[in-house]
Amino acid sequence: MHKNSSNEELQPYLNKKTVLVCKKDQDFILEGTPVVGLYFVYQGKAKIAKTGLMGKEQIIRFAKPGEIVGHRGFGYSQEYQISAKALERTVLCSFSTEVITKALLTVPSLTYDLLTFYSEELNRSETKVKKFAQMTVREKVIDALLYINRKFGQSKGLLNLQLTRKEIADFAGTTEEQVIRVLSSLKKEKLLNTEGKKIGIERVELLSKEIADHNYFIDS
DNA sequence: TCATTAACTGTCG
DNA sequence: CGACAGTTAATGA
Repeated sequence: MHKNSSNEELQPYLNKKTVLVCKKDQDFILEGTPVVGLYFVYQGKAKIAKTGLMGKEQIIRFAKPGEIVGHRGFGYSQEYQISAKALERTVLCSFSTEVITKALLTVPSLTYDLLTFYSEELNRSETKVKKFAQMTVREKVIDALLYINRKFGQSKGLLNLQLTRKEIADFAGTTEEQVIRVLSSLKKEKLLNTEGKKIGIERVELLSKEIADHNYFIDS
C-alpha cells in the first residue's frame, strides 16, 4: 500500500488525507463505532482486536507501517467490527470513505493492491480457524511468536515487538498463564530467551519444525 | 513507603 | 486445559 505514495494518479487523493498521531495505548478505532474511513499506519505499530463477551479479547493481527487498518469498515457496514489500538506512539493517515471510493474507482493499481490484501487476510483467517481447532496450546504460542518474528523481526536477539504475556495469549487464543508456562519451558529447552517482558527466539528453525504439520501456508 | 502492575507458580475441577 | 489464588519483583506516585 505504501508503495503507492509515489503514484501520481494518487496525489489528488493523498492530499485529502488526515494525519493522526496516537499516543501509546490509544484507541483509534472502537468496535461498534460508526465508520469514518480507512487508516494507514505510517509509523509505529498497532493491534487489531475484537472483544467478545466477558471482556475476552481476541487479537486478530498486528499492523506495522505501510499496512491498512479498518478496511472492513467501508462498503456496507455502518459500524466497525473491530477495534484498533496503538502499541506505541503511532502516526496514522486516514481517508474518508468517499475519498477512498473515488480512488479505488480511478486507480486500478490501488484496487489491485487492496484485492491482494483482502485475499491474504481471508487466507489468514481461514487457517486461523484450523489452528485454533487443532493446535495444542504450546503450538499456538509458538505459532504466535513466529508470526511476530516474521512480521517485526528481532534486533539484538530480541523481538522488535514488545507485548505483555496477556497480549500474546489474546493473540494465540489462550490464557496468560498458559503462555507463561510455554514460555518458561521453551526457555528451559534453550529455544528461547527471556528478559523480563522482552522475548528472544534463539532457534527459529527448531520452533518452526514443531508446528510444521500445521503450516499449510508459511505466511499465515 | 505504599500501591499498582506484570511475571510467575501451585493447584483444583 | 482453563480458572483461581497467591507470591515475587519492578516501578512509580
